[in-house]
Amino acid sequence: MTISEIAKLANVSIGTVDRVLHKRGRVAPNTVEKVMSIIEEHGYQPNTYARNLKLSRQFTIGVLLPLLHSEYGYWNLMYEGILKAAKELSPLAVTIDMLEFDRTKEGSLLAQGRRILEKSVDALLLAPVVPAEAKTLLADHPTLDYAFVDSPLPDTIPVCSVIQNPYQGGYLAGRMLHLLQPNGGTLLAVQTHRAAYNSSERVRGFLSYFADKPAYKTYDMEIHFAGQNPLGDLDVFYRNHPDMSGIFVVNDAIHRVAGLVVQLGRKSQTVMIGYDAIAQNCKAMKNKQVDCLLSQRPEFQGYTAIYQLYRKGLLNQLPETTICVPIDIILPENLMVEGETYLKP
Amino acid sequence: MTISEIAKLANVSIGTVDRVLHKRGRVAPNTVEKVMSIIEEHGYQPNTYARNLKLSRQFTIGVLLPLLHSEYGYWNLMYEGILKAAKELSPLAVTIDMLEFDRTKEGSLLAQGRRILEKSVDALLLAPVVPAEAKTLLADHPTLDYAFVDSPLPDTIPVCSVIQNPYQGGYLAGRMLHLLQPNGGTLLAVQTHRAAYNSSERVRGFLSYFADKPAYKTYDMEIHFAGQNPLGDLDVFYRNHPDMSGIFVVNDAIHRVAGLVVQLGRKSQTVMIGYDAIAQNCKAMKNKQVDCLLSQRPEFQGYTAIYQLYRKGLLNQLPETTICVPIDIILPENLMVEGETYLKP
DNA sequence: TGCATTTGCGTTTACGTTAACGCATAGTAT
DNA sequence: ATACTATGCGTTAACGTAAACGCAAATGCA
Repeated sequence: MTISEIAKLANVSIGTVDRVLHKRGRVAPNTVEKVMSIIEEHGYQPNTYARNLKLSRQFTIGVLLPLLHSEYGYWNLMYEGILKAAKELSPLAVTIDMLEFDRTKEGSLLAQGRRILEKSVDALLLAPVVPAEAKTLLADHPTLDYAFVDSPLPDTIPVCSVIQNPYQGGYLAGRMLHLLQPNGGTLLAVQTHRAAYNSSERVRGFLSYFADKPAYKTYDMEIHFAGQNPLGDLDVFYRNHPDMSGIFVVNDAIHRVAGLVVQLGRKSQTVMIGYDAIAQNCKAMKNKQVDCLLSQRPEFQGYTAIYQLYRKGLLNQLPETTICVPIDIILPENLMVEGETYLKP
Repeated sequence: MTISEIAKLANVSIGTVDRVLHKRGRVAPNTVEKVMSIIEEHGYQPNTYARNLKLSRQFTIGVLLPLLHSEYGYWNLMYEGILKAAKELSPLAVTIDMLEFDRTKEGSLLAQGRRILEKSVDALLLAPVVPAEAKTLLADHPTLDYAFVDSPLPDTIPVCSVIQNPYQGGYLAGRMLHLLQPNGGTLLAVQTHRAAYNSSERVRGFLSYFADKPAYKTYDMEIHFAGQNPLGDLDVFYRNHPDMSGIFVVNDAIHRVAGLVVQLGRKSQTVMIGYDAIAQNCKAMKNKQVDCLLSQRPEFQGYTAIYQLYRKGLLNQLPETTICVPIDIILPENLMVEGETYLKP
């Protein structure tokens, strides 16, 4: 069913049908009705190829992420997924335009966001880790299509949010630590950077898992690697709690913490569990410094968000608004390392 | 960079450029060279929209899967992924044409395969679970683009194989069973239908995990639900092995086996681990009849294979030839049930 | 009444690619 | 010599959509 077939059936020209379809006015009310009824009856779907050929536009998706190297590779994995999607979609005239912001600096998200929106992007992919600034930014551009990764932003209407439940992740970390360390003891939940929503929720879930298990005592601690004495802090904790038996790091810094634990000679008594299968963490797992990783599939998040924006913008599809990423459990037995595929032992 | 720009630069017509691009002959050798050098220099990429508009073809992907209801939903999940991809790609003129075959009947794959290829599909998605017949089928159509799901097929050149390492899956099942049942005892690996490659490899991996763990004795058994006495067989096994402490079912029939175990009143002594997050298995996990599931993401496999065939056929991209699906570990704490998304406790 | 604007509609061009067609010129066979 | 065919190239008509343009007729305002 094409526009000209509709035109023939309605005894009007294709120009009239086009005006009806795009609500460009200058059509008599009863003509509109006639055309609309034919469209509804026959279920017209515009031809995507013809449509995009005619418009012949580059569809540019702005990408606004925290500094890729501000943490240890989590955001970089997300960026890899974004790049993969962009590469696949390049023959469909989709390009990305990326800017980073410093989540520790007030106003950085907002400023960088404004910079990228000045360039008139067609859609925006955003990690709303500074909620207030993200809201301000989006409020200034009410017609913009945007998608979230990493975490949701309440009171906004995104095309799509690709997220994971951090409370559940913390709870699952508790279960895994319980399985890996059935003997009880003192457990420590570690945060490394300034409290973020996902991090604190994970701690909450983790603590709640052990709330009804008296064989375990749980603590909550912040370790800062920049300009302080993380090794000393951790050493003091071990001396105060000789029955330490497990550590849960709520983010991708687990390999750093594991390094400290090994330096203190405490690995044998400590089960290590953390987040995100970044290269350093995978390596630490191979070296038996880390026992379990949970993953929020950051590559998948970025990849999916780009595709959803493309589907909305170029295919005019209305995708699910919330895509909830399963929590992956990674043990040495199902760790997949770059380049190794399907090796039969 | 368009064809007419190339034509202008080369001082020829667009017809000539087109003949060079498509190697349709009737162009003087030095003209070919001139055009080619300009193309290489400027990096011409054909416009996908214009190309497909002109060709205005339906791209039909044939799908050849085992009877969707022959097992308990594994193939159905794969089909769901295929349908999802097909729905997303429908504005790009991609359609699927599916036929099922009976993997237990000799000649069924081949016959159904021939039926579907008679209809001149543009590409084929195939689960090569009857290797010899799949090879014969593909050998008869040397120019066809095809992709595999579920398992690979040696000595063929598919566009893409979306697979998982079954040996590793069995090994991981061993590790999880070990974690969930640290006390040793007798373990049973169960196959339910006629031995398939994936099933037997999983058993092999499972047994190898416990090979060096004398606290566990492992057995290997076939249970057939059709027309026999599975309950009786399992009962006999329990009586002969009172220290039974775990069962690994290598496929999606874990919920059926779990049902028998519950009937025999043996659940409390038996850790149950199986494959594939089909609805019945998820339900059994919610009811605490199943303790752990591994997943090969069948929806993802089907979804991805369709997309790769589309990318090859319509975008002319050359994707990775092997996509190795990670082995997902599903516990009650990270089980995702249809409809429930991101519920904060 | 006269002129300008608005309304309603048809016509046309363009997007980039493909492939059929046409038309010379050159070479080959009868 | 005539009638072929082969070669090398340009021209053109689609594919379906979008939107500018044009042209009447109807309406507004003096």
